[in-house]
Amino acid sequence: MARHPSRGETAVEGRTPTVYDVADRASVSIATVSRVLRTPEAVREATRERVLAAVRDLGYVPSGNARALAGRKTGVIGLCFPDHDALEEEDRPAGAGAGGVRVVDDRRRGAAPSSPNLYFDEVLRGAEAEAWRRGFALMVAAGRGPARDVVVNDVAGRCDGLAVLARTVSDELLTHVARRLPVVLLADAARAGGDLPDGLDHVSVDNAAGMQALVAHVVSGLGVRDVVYVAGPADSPDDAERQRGLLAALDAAGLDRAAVEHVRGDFRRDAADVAVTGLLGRRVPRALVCANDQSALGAMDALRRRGLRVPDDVYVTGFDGLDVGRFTQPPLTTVAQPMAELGRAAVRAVVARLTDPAAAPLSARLPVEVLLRESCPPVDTPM
Amino acid sequence: MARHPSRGETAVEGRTPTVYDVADRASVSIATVSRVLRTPEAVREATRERVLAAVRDLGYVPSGNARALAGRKTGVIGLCFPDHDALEEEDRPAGAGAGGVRVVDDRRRGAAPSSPNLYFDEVLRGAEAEAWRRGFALMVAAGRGPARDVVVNDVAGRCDGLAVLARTVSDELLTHVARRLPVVLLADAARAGGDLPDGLDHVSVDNAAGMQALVAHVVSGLGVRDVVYVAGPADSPDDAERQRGLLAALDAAGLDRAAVEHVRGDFRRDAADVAVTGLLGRRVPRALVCANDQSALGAMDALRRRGLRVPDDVYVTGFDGLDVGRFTQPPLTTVAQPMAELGRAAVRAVVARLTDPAAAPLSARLPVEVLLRESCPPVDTPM
DNA sequence: TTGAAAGCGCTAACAG
DNA sequence: CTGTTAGCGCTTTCAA
Repeated sequence: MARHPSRGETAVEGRTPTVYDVADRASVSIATVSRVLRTPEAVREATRERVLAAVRDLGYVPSGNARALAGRKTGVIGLCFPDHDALEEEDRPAGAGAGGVRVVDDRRRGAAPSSPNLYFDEVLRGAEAEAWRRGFALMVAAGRGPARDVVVNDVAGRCDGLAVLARTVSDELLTHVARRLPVVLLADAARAGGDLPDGLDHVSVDNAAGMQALVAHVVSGLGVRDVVYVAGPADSPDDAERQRGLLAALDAAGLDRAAVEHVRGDFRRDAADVAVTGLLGRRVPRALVCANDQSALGAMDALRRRGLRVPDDVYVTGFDGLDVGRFTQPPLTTVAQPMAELGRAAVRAVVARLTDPAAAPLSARLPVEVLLRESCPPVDTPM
Repeated sequence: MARHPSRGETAVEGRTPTVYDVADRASVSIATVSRVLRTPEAVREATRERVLAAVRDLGYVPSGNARALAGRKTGVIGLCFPDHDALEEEDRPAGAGAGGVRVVDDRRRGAAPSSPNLYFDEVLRGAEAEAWRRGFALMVAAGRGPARDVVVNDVAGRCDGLAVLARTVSDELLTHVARRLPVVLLADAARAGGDLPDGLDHVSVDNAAGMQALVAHVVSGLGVRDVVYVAGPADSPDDAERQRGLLAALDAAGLDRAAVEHVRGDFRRDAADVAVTGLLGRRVPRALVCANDQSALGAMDALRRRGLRVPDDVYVTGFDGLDVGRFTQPPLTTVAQPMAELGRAAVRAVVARLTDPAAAPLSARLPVEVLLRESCPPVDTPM
C-alpha cells in the first residue's frame, strides 16, 4: 500500500521529484532507489540502470534534509564568525544592469582601507578545504548585530558540529548549543585555561610566545627602550595574551613594565590611526608594537601624515601576518598566524569529536612565526 | 495517543532533545512548542514561559532538517566555486600542539605567492552578507577534483537555491540541478548570450568594456604600439570577453589586431611568470596587458628578474582589482571588478527567483572601474 | 536482490 | 489559545 496514495504513476508536473517518483518510473520500490544511490553494488545491474535513468529523466536530486533526518546526521559543519566590520550596504536594485566603465586615477588614494576581514577569509578557506576533504559540507555564518545568537542557534540546528570564533556569541548560547552538538572554539586562547563552558574543544595560536619573541627582538635585539603598545579591544582574549607576551619580554630583558605606555585601539585600522595620531601629539616613541596588523597599518598612516619615517624614525610591528603586510611600504614586521591552518584544525577537531565523543577535551595550540621585515628589521641591518 | 510511545515523561539521558521532550516537560503538545518558537504571540504568556524554560533546561535546539522537511524549504542558499589552486595539505596530527615560535628574516623573500583566491574570498564575503541579511544561511562548496559534480549535487539537495561560479561544474549537472531549484550563474559573461542551460539567471561584470577602456588608455592614451597580451585559460569565458575588449580597443584605435601577440597563461601567478619569462627571451614589449591581476603579478616577477623596470621599461596592467595591487611596487593598474557586489547580486538574484519563479530570466551586468596606478599611469604623468 | 513498513523531528491545517 | 493528526522525503531493519 503506497504511503502516498495521491501519487499516481505519473509525476505531477511542477513538483520536485522524490524517491517515489523515481521508484514509480523505474518500477521499483523506494528502498531500491535509495540503495542505488547509497550502496549501488547491492543492486542488480539492470535494476540500477533503470533507476539511474529515471533519476536523469526526472531531474531527481535527493533531499539533503530528508536524508539528514532519516540518517540522524547532517553531514554539515558550521563555522561562525563575529561581525564583519559593518559591511552593510543599502539595497541596490539588481535589475538587468547596463554595465559600464569608469576610469579613475588611483595613484593618490594612498593606502585606502583594505578589505576588513582578511583574517577570517583565510580561516574560512582552511576550514572549507578541510571540511570537504572529510566529506562534510560547510555552512558559514557571520553573526551580525544583535541577531548573532539567533543566527548561531539556527546554524547549530543544521549541523553535526560547530566551529565558533572567539567573541562571536554569548557564553550562555555557547553552553546551550554545546549540549546538543560538538563545539570547537577558535582563537580564544586566553580562555583555554579555565572559564570555558564544560570541556569544549579548543584551537588557538601561541599569541603570547609570538609577541614575546617579537618584543624580545625589539628590546633586546634592537635595544629599543622607548616602546608604545597599541592595544586591541579590552575584551579581546587574544589581545590579553599578546600583552602577556609583551610583559614577559620586558621582564626577561629586565625592563620596567610600566615603561611601556599603552594606547587603546580596537584591532581596526582607523581606530589605531586615531589613537597613534593622538599619541604623536605628545611624543614620538622609538617603536610602536601593535596588537594586530590592521592596527599597524593605521599606525603607519598616522606616522606618514606626521612625516615620520618607518623604520628610521619609528619601528612598527604588527601581528597576524596578513598578506598585505608584505606589500606595504615598508613591508611590515609581524607575527604570522597560521590562519588557514587554524580553520583546518578547527574542522579536524570537530570531526574528531564527532568520531569519538568521549575523548578528552582537545586544546590545540598552533605555532606562530615572527617575520622580520623592513618596518622593524633584523639586527644585522638595522636600517 | 503519542506518536512516540517509547518516550516517557523523562528525557532519556544522552539523546538530543526533541519537541516531544520539550512538550512533555512543559506539559503541552508539540504544536504548542512549535508555536512558541515560530509565532510566540500566538501563545499565552504563562504557557510560553513554561515552554521556554523547558527549552533551556533541556538544551533544546530545533532540528533545522526536520524544519526544512516539514516546511518544504531549507532557508539555505548554496555557493559553489571552482577548484582552489590545489590547496591540499597532508594530514598533520592536530594533537594538543605545543605551540612555539620561529623567527625568520622575511626581507628577501620577495613577493612570494600570495594566497590564491582573493577573488573568491571577496565574492564569498558579499554573498554571505547578503544571504544573512535576507534571512538565509549560506553553504559553501569549492568543488575540488573530479568530485566537483558530486559535491555540487550534494549541496543542491540541501538548498533552496544555488549560485554557481563559472566553470565549476559540467553543463550536464548544471542543467540537471537547475530542474530542481533556482540556479544563478556567476561571472560567466561570455555565455550570457546563448548556450546557457535554459533560462538560468546570470550575474556578471562588464569584462569587455573594462578591458576595452584599459587598452584604449594604453594604445590611444599612452600611444603604445608594442603590446603583448598575457591570456587566461583557453576555456575561460571571462578571458574570452576580455580579449574581445582588447580587440575592440585595437580596432577603435585603427591598429592591426595581429600586431598584438598573445602568450598563454592560466590566471595564475607562476604560470604567467613562466610565460613572460619565455617571451622576454625573445623580445621586450612596451606593455604587458594581463588577463588578470595574478598574471600581472607573475609578469612583474619575470620583469624584475630580468632587471626591467615597471613602468619605465614596460607597462603592466592587470584585471580584477585585487587589494594586493595597491601595495605592489609599483602599484598595479587594473580593472576593478565589484567582487563583493557580485556575490551580493548573485544572492539577490537567487532570492528574487525564489520569490517569483515565473519572472523573466535575469541577466545582470555589473559595472567595472579602470584604476590607473603607477604600473601604467595616467597620461598626464607618463612616468 | 528486492519490498514493506516504521520512523527521523518538525510544521501546519483542522478541530475543539 | 491549545491539541490531534497528517505528512515532508529519505534510510533502514526485517521479511520475502
